[in-house]
Amino acid sequence: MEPTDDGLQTLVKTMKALANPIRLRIIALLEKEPKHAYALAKELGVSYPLAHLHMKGLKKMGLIEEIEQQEREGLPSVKTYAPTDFEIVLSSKMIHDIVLKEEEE
Amino acid sequence: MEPTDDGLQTLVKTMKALANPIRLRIIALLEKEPKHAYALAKELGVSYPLAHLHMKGLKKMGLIEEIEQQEREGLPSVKTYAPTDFEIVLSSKMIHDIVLKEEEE
DNA sequence: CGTGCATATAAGAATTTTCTTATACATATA
DNA sequence: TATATGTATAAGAAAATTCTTATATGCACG
Repeated sequence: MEPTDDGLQTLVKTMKALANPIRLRIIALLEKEPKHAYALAKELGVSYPLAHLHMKGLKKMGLIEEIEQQEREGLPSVKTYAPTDFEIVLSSKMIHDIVLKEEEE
Repeated sequence: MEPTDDGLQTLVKTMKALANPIRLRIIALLEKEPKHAYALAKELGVSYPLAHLHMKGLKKMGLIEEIEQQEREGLPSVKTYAPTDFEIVLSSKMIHDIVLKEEEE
């Protein structure tokens, strides 16, 4: 069950991950300052489960990541997140190349 | 009833417009060659109403546009579309700037 | 007059996404 | 022992998106 690296599918998933106001605000706030989910939820004004859900989606698409941090007394327990350094350029030419590339194979 | 130019809202709408496989394929196919909705629907393998619906959304967001063409005998009747020359760069820094800019005002 | 091409829209169904609420666990502090 | 901080997940409700089907119009061709 390979994920069959389809350029179109991957692009759609990435766009979907970015097509939500809460998820965009998560990226923006983590860019301002890396923090953990609980603090982020409060800053966003949403429940922790909702923030966690959205962060899970962003992490899955590689748009944010857990960063190493100071563990106090051996236990991690607090996970700090930051955006990854992605750069996606969207233009009709790019979309053409990504979407119609594998049809020629 | 101004649309209140909210950077976040606009970005979400643009991302939503691009977060669909049919809409991305429309942009890709129109980039290869401008054409009209009916021909596009056939090439996509979807019904005309569905193609029309998706094109309407892309046009609304300014991602595709109707281009001028040879009108035979005064009547347009056939509308040819092409992608506009948008270029959207997505990075955490960009998202930060767009999303958190107006909060300082 | 029927068929193919071409446009546009609306209503309702089907599907997906989003959100809330509940549960569970662990640590620290008042 | 409550309360606050912190993590994680699942079930179901609510909302939004997507898709089909039907309707309507017009031109050209056989």
